[in-house]
Amino acid sequence: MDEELVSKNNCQDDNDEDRVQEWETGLPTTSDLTPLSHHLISPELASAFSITAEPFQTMLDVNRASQNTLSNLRRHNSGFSSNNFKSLSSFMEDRCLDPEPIVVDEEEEDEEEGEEEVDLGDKRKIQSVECIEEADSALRMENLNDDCSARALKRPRLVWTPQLHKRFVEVVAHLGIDNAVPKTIMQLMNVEGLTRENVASHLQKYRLYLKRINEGKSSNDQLFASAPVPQSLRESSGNRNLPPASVPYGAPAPSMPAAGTSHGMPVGSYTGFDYHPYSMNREHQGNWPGNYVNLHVG
DNA sequence: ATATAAATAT
DNA sequence: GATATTTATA
Repeated sequence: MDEELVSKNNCQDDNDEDRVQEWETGLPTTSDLTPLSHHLISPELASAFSITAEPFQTMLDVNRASQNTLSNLRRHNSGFSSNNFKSLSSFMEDRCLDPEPIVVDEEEEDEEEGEEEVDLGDKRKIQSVECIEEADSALRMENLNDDCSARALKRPRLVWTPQLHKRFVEVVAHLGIDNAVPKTIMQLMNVEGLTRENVASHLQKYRLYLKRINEGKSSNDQLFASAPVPQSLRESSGNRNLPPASVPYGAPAPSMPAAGTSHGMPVGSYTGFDYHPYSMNREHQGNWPGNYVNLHVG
C-alpha cells in the first residue's frame, strides 16, 4: 500500500520537475540580464539625494549569495525531495557564465575555540586576482580592483568539487611529480580565485593518497610506483599544452578518484580520495551540499 | 577536508 | 632575506 503512495509521490515529483524545467527554460540568460556593473541611477542623482551606492558586486558575490540561499532553503526543508535542488543547482550551473570554484562559508565547523577575530591587517596577499571578464570591462576595472582585492581577503573555505579535483589531477599528471609544485599547479589549473595555499593543502593530501596506493604494491614495483599517472601524460621539463579535457587514463590501479568513483554516490560526485577498500574516512554522508559546478577552465 | 603555522629550501 | 615548498597542527 505504501507503494501506491510512493509512486504517487514520484509522479508528483516528476510533474514538479517538468514544471521547474519549463520555468527554467523561460528564464533570461545571464547575457539578457542587466549587467552587474549597471547602475540604476546616475552617480549625480545618487549623490544629490545622498544615496550611497551599493558596493560593486562581482559574480563571485552573486554566486555566494545563491549558495547561501540554497543551503538555507535546504536547511528549512530537510526532508525535501532533493530533486528540486538538483534542478536548481543545474540551473545555476547552466546560467553562471563566470564560474567560480565553489566555496562554502564555514559554519558548523567552529566547535572548538570561539575566537575567530575579525581579520585585520591580514598579510594575505591577493596576487593579481584578476576579475576577468573578457567583455566590456574598461569602466569597471577600477571598481573591480578595489572591491575584489578588498573582498578577496575573507575567502571562504574552498570545496574541492569533482571538477576541481579532476582539473588538479590532470595538471599534476601533466607536470609530472617533479614539477608539480603548488604554484605551478595553481597557474596551470587557471581557476579564478584559487590560491597557492589551496593547492598546496590539496597537494599534501593527494601525495599522502599516492603514497598509500604505492605502499600497497610489491616492493618490486616500488621503482615505478612513484608515478601512478600514465606516462603518456608525464613531462619532465617544460609545460606544453594542457591535457585535453578528459584524459584517458591508462590503468589507474586502485580507482583514481579523478572522476567520481566513490561510495554510493551518483557518478560525478566525489567525496575525497577513496583509499580502496579500507578507508579511514567515515562521515561521508552529510557533506555534499549539492553545489558543484563552476569550474572555469581557461 | 581545509586552512594555517612552523620549518626548510630556493 | 623574500618567496615558495613541505610538514605539522589546528
